[in-house]
Amino acid sequence: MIYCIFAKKNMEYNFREIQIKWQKYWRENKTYKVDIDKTKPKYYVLDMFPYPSGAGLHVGHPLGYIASDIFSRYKVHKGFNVLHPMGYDAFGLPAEQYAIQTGTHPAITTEKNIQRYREQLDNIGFSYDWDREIRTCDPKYYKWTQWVVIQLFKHYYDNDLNRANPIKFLEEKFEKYGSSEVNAVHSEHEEFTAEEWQKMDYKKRQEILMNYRLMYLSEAYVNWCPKLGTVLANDEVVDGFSVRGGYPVERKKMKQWLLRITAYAQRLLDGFATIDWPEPVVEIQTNWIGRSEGATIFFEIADSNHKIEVFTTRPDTIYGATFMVLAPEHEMSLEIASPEYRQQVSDYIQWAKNRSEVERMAEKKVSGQFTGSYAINPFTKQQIPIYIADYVLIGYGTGAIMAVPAHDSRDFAFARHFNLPIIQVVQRPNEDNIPVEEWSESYDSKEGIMINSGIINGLEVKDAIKTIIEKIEESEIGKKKVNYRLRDAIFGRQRYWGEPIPIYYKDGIPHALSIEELPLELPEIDKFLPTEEGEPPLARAKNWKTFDGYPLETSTMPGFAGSSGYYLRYMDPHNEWELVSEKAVNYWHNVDLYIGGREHATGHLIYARFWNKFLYDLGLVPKDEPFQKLVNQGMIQGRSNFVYRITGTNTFVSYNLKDKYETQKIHVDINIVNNDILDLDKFRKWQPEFENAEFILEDDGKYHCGWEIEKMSKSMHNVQNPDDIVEKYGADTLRIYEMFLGPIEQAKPWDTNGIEGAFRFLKKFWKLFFNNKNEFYLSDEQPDLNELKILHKTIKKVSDDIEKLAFNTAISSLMICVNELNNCNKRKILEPLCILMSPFAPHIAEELWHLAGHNDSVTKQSWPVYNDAYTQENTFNYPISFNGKTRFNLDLDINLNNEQIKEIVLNNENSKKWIEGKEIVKIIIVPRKIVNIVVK
RNA sequence: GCGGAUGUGGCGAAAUUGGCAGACGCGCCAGACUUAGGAUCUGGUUCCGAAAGGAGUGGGGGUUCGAGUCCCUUCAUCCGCACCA
Repeated sequence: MIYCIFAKKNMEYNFREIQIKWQKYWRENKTYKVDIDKTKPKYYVLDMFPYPSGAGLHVGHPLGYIASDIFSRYKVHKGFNVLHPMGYDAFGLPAEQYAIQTGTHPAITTEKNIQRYREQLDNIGFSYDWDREIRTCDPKYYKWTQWVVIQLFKHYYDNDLNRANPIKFLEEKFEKYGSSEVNAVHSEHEEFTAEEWQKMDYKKRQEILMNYRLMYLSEAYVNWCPKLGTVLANDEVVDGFSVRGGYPVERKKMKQWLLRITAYAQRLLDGFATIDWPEPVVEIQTNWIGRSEGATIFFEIADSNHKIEVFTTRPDTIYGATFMVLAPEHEMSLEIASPEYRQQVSDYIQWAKNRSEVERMAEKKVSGQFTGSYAINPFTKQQIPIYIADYVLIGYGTGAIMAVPAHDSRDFAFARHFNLPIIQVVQRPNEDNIPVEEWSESYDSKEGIMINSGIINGLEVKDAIKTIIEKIEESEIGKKKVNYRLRDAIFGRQRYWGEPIPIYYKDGIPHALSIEELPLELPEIDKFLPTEEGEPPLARAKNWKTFDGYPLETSTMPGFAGSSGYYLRYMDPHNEWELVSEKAVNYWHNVDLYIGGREHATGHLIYARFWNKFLYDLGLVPKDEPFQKLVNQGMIQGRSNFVYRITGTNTFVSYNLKDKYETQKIHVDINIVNNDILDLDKFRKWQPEFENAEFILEDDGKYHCGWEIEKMSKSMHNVQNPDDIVEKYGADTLRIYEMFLGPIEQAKPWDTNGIEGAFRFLKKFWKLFFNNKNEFYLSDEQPDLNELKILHKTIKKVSDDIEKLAFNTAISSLMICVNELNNCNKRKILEPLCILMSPFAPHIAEELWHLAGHNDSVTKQSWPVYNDAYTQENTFNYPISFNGKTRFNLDLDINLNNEQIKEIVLNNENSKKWIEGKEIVKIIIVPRKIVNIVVK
């Protein structure tokens, strides 16, 4: 082969040239294109696709992408057929808010941002198969989002089958048996017989079916954000403010589309057993789903036919229930109020209603109102007063509680405030019998023995719960019940830039569009605002009707709709006839490795699981869980720099001298600071107010800046753009450095100071392939044992570490390898090393691979095979310790037995010093680990 | 309040099952080569101590021949949920 040796002069590591050359080569040769290949095992590596925001990527964004890219490339080397796609979550509020302000169509903003993202991503050299790119705002894509939504509309959840089932089967059951034979998840329940069903008109039947559909319309309390003009799902609201924009959110009763995700609550919990997810995410989702076991119990109301149902997890404490509380929004609140209290009750309800979430959270003062009515405790038969209070939430359980002040802290506070009786029913273990009147807090624990509790006296709490539930069910005053905190997800948004909901109204009754009418494309409108009548923006569209003239739904879908099933679409992105073909989904199954941020734990990651389980029920996907292994990359924090202005002057004092003055700490742009040394000229030019700045420098004549770790943000002037790093050091350096920073899951600060190390490493690696005349040179000489040992040690460590996603230590072992190889230029060592480097630094690896005389891509080479024959040692360097402290080391043959080791160690010169004048108590020898001599 | 995670040099960090604490990199110090160094190379770099040696993984206690790792306790920081009956 002639092209083995290139005698080019001055073969410096020119990363810019190399980068452009190979990115072009990969693009033109479609190096990363992937198709179904049954001769190879599949592997699916997915990144959470980005929302293309106007700000572009900062160095934190690619962290997960680099990790997944390394893993994908590694899997390819290992012989897997790897699906590694990328796309854009392109519907969303920011582009629409921008449209409202500027009139620019969100589609234009989004397209522009996508271009920018693509450029930035391309710069880093990812191995995505771009032929599979998807965008959630593309009608060809959202056709299938709409299609799934229609399926949700057309299915209900059957508790007997424990899966989704077509709604027509529900109709058949109603037709034949009425409601009695149906065990399904529903919102409002209505009992009827088959005859009654048969007599109902179409509209009535549809109303009933709506209570069962998995996408359903319901009058419910929702999070309403007036500023955004839309409702929001629970995960889109934090502390009473919208996540997007940070505007206040109110509660409002509205008719809304919802997804019946609660039907899947138990399966969402059960699924954790089959997937490999980080513990914290499982924990967060488990809390969000919030399963609790207890009972619902009916309380009769004195002098009335009404009954009120409460939910409790502590039915054992029912003998201590001394009052009852209803949520203000409870349908019975006003109804049960006695005439003399009606006005006050009504006032309280009004007051509670007008209180914002924020107010409610800020002040936790006890408030409530007596209704004048009494309930009857079914066990004590005592009359207990009924209150309304806003500490009871309408959205949880039944919106009513039996209050047991002795054993619930909130009830306790309420009872003290309103002077209500407190009866202790659980005896603390080892109690010193303080009378209840003297308690300063309730006793909420489930440890103890029941007292004052009639039939369950003397039982342990656990047994008492079991016994009392049996009793409750026997006397038909209630039943065992599992409750979930998870709420159904509000699915409509009164906004423009989202998928239109494929529903039309015929005589006010919602119907789904047929598949032929999909996609229902987003119409053009004159303004991106609600109509004067307060209708959502889509109501502005001309002819927002079906072909036969029926009005279409004007709400659009929320952000999570498009991202809930996108991983399926990558498997078969151009299929016009199906969401995904059977062939594709039966080959790719589900995502093997999913990398993304933890902030999606209660949003996307739960919706996607629900979505997938639903499709699984329909038989469309073979796996019940979408993401087999999940990894959360940690956040990259910013490293801010500061200058110190002497108060009231324009003089700035260096960090180590600042304590001598009274100073103001000011953020300074990290781009005019190098290794914490401020560039004075650039600083003067940075902002007009600093033009005439004076400096007090340190002894070295430099201005040292202070620094702090903060969130990366524009206002802190600490945003690091990946493009700048790529420009200055190259993509490979960026990739290596980001991975070398620390464990992938851990949050870590970005520190540009360290990047030189990664750059130097690549330069050193490059130099291995060149002789001292700077000519590319590989020797065909046989490697010696030491060189083989270095190589194979590295193969083992790098492979093991990549499998564990421990990229930081993998790189560290590559660094050690390059350091140890020193001037070795043997092909049999450097070519395998080049392949080991390729996932991390693909550009430089590809260049060197081709310089070495190959015509094919390094990315397609098989991973070097580890041979432990090369790493075998016949001696082990034992640490010899006395009383647990290592004093010296000794090379010993690994085949020696403990007796022999003991003999050698005790006779060693060095040992004498530590043994002399002391008694040897014990000698511990752990082969291939340590020798420890205990002396006294 | 409840739940979770994390505490190791000046900095980012490493350390199979308990077995040489600080690998690797940054920074710093010294030297070499240089007109120059913000290039490159060599050596050093946990702290105290001249050395011998001693101390040391947030603090205190325990188990063990031996603890960053296991147990108890305590403190700090970060994150999630938050009137969920």
